[in-house]
Amino acid sequence: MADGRLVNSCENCIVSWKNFKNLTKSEVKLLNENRYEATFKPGEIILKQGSPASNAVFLSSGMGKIYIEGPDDKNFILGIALPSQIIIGPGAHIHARHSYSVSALTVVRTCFISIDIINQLLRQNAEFASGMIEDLSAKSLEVHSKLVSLAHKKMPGRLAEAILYFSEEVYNTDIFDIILSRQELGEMTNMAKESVVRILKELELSGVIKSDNSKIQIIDKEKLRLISERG
Amino acid sequence: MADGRLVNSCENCIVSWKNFKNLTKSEVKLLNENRYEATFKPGEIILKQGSPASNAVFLSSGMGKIYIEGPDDKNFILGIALPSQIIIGPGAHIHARHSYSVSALTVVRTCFISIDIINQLLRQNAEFASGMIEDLSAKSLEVHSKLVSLAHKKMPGRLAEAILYFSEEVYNTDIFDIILSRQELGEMTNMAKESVVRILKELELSGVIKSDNSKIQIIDKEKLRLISERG
DNA sequence: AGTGCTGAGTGATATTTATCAATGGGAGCT
DNA sequence: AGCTCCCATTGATAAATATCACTCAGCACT
Repeated sequence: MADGRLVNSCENCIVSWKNFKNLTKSEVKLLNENRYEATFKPGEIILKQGSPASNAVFLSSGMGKIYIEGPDDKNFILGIALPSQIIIGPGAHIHARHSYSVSALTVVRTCFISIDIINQLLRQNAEFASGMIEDLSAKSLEVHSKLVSLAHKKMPGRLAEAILYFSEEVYNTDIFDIILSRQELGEMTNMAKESVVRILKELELSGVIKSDNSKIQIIDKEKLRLISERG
Repeated sequence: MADGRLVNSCENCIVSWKNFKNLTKSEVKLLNENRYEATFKPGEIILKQGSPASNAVFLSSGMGKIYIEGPDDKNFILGIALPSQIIIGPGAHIHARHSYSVSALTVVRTCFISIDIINQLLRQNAEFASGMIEDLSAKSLEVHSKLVSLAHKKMPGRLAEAILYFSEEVYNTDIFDIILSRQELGEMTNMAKESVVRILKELELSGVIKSDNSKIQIIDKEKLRLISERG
């Protein structure tokens, strides 16, 4: 890494956003020449809600939390930022402001790529634009499902859903050390931290999971899924 | 209207989606040759959640309600469908299924345009694709704000927000006959119909609105906005 | 005019969930 | 070791909100 970069190049990056596959060699080159790396320590803010959305962010390693800052320090955690994803709020295409904040949960290594470059590629490459539309749509679908979840499910359903999310989308295993505190788990499922604790215990008592401090093990996935779906 | 169409042509349509402005004359011609009109009566379903998303829908007159069907007939109303908007769920670009239902609230006249045509235009016209990205982003922002609203606001805040939505986005006046029943107003703000009634009365007692059956008049818009924002 | 239906409105009660107050444990620091 | 701070946990209580049961008014239909 003679130039001090942690990732050699976009071309052979194994955690690149899948839509970059739609770019030509020269377009990837453009990308590579205009990216900037930064490393964040746990707790540091990678991207601040409301600030000008001048860059899209890509994680090359680590995990972040994506959250909306509400009034009175009431945050709402939308999900976990992981490598291979593009991190850019919907506001970027509207009023050029970030619609949420992202902070580092672990050590996070990132690439920043200017929105101008992204927009240029969108204009000149229809497949790439199409991929962006797909990405936006997929995110939109997720938010829709969160909306339904909040509106229709009670606390056990929402918490079960969050546990499945971590198991299936973040850790890809049935036993894991959850990186979020109970407080944060509450901010993700819209419940008080005390309620998180109580319902975690209920789930444990009914034999669906085992939970000891930060460790969570799914014992009966079918039942957990049922609780998540029935609300 | 010799050909039985209610709208003469896309070229001089005064309620067309603004992104169609980015199309060339021949592209608009293509659109016009491939559109199909249909008229719906109140209560009829224009578009059914889960069914194949083969068309985008445009209202040329009337109003519809856009809603997500949850389990046990628990619907969640996302908003009101109006002319000049494209109606197409985010699912269309992902799994080609409608992610919500739309039903007619009044007599509704519509144009259906095949997704294939839309996709063809997206591929060949980057400005049009860009407009689609903007539209998706704007919708996404709205859903985000709904999420925050559900997560952080209590009932008065949510109801105030809905009243402002009708005043500002739907009717463009401070006094209007609301087309939704109390039940539906509840499905939009995630509260029981009885709670809608009670909080409407509270708002009336505190001099913020007047409400008599379907008629709603905003008396103190600043206070209403405060209630909406403070939650 | 009578009948039946649907939605608005009201009061009593039950359920869900948050808040408050307090305790204890573990990790880092001196 | 002792101290401090943060987090998890627990129990008691309060607040928010839903549900239930009922009445009433308007409207369509006979």
